[in-house]
Amino acid sequence: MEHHIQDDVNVLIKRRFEEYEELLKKGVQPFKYSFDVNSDSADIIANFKDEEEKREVSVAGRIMTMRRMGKASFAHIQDGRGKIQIYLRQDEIGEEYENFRLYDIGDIIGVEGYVFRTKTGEVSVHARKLTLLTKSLKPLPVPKEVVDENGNKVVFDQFADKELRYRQRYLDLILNPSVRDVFVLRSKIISSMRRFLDQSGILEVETPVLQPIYGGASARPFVTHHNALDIPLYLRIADELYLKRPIVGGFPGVYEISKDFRNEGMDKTHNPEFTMMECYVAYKDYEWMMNFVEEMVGFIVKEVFGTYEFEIEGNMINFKGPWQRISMIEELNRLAETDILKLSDKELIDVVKKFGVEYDGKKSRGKLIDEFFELTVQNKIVQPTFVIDYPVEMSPLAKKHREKAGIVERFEGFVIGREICNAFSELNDPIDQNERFQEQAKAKEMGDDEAQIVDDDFVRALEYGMPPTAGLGIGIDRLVMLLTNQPSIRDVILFPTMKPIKQ
RNA sequence: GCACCCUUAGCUCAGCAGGUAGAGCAUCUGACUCUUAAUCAGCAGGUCGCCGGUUCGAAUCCGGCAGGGUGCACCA
Repeated sequence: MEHHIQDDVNVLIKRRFEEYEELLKKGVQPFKYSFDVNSDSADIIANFKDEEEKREVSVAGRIMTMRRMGKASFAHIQDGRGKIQIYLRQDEIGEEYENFRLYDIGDIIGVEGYVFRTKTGEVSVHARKLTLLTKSLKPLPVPKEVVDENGNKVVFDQFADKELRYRQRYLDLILNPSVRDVFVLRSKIISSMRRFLDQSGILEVETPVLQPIYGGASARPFVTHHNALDIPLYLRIADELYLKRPIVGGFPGVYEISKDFRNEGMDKTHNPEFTMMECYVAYKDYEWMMNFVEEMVGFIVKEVFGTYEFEIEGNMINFKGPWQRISMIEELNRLAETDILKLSDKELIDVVKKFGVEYDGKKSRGKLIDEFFELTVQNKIVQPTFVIDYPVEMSPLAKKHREKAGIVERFEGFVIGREICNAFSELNDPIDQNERFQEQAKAKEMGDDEAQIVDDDFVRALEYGMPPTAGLGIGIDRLVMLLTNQPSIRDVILFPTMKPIKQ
């Protein structure tokens, strides 16, 4: 659909277009090509000293407020690190002051001048030269800020409409500075994780997003079609089956940070595309991996936040290892006062019902134990904790415990009741793996559309022999949510999936 | 997928015993060379999400649709 901004009926937009045309008429190019900056808002404010000589600076940013008083004006511009006030006088910048009458909130300008402190105490830039860099043709929904008598910042007309914030994230980033902070932290968390993995000698690899056979998790996939080959291709739901192949091929350790796609419901903790880190290390088991996760999370937290201990949701959380380790099955047996693995289905149902699990007549044993665990143990976890000893019913992909019957070598890490990782001693017995695939195939025939597809090449790879391997998955979005205190996954994804608006 | 709630000026919101739309800010005109929600004076701005129904009359009541939010279900 063709859209011409000058056809917009809104008076504010019309007005801006008129300003744009008038500037053109006066020979002002409203969209410049570059501008040299030698400072920014945070730098100017941090390094200002009253007694020192006037410091000449060149800064650029978006006009956020304007206070015009005839022949002098104040404005705030916002750059990548904050805001700085600009002071303009007609007698000093002459003709450019006339042009400034055609500038608006939202325009991006370059300012050259010297730093000073105003009568009211604000460090500002006294402009000697003003340059329009980009004319903004749409009005910005700018909030008003004021500091009340108690020193608290009060925001009026905040840009708070969640739909608009997600659909037009660029506005959210301009208008809500805390949003920018979250995405800076997200980037730091990921780069810190990558640094840790690289330093550990684990190789970053890339595996296909488009896959003829999807696998590695129980989930429904997105399907697409390749025209030249005339075949369906699936967007990956997990990296697991591909990442284990290079381990078979001889790499001692591989990892990938990538988007996975699952064609399922959306809510506070689920977006159809999300970022996952998966890591596989040869000759290691889940015990080793627990230590590795402790170190990695500690490393990230220390690097990004400068401390191991900080507050999340009102709790002081200490990420310095070693983390507490608890046995799921021991905790549940203690609560149930019996060995739940030895109970019949009916006995198990009766026990978990006493702890508040609702039974609708069709939950599997694994699901019942999982809910029992969530209600009684998981929700009470505050400090970083590893839960180990999962029943085999709940973990079809993990290797059976070397000693304990009915248990697999698996752990999950929790903080404040929230899962932050999932890891196994990986199943590397091709016969066992093939049997589990065949069971999934049967479930698929029975109508379970989340059952996994048989991947013969993966089984073949295991038949050549995969060394003992520890595997780990960390949902990056959820880790970022936890560490940045964000309530919804949409607050840590720049462009969360949204339904398009029908015309 | 199910339930509940929301959608009024550019922004934030009021108006709902049904009587023909209102505030603050932003915009526009004018004044103002240290302001900071700048101030002062004046002007203007709306198919009340969309479609239909009830009614003499609907922003307001009813139904449907669209988009969004929250909770539940599904799912790591």
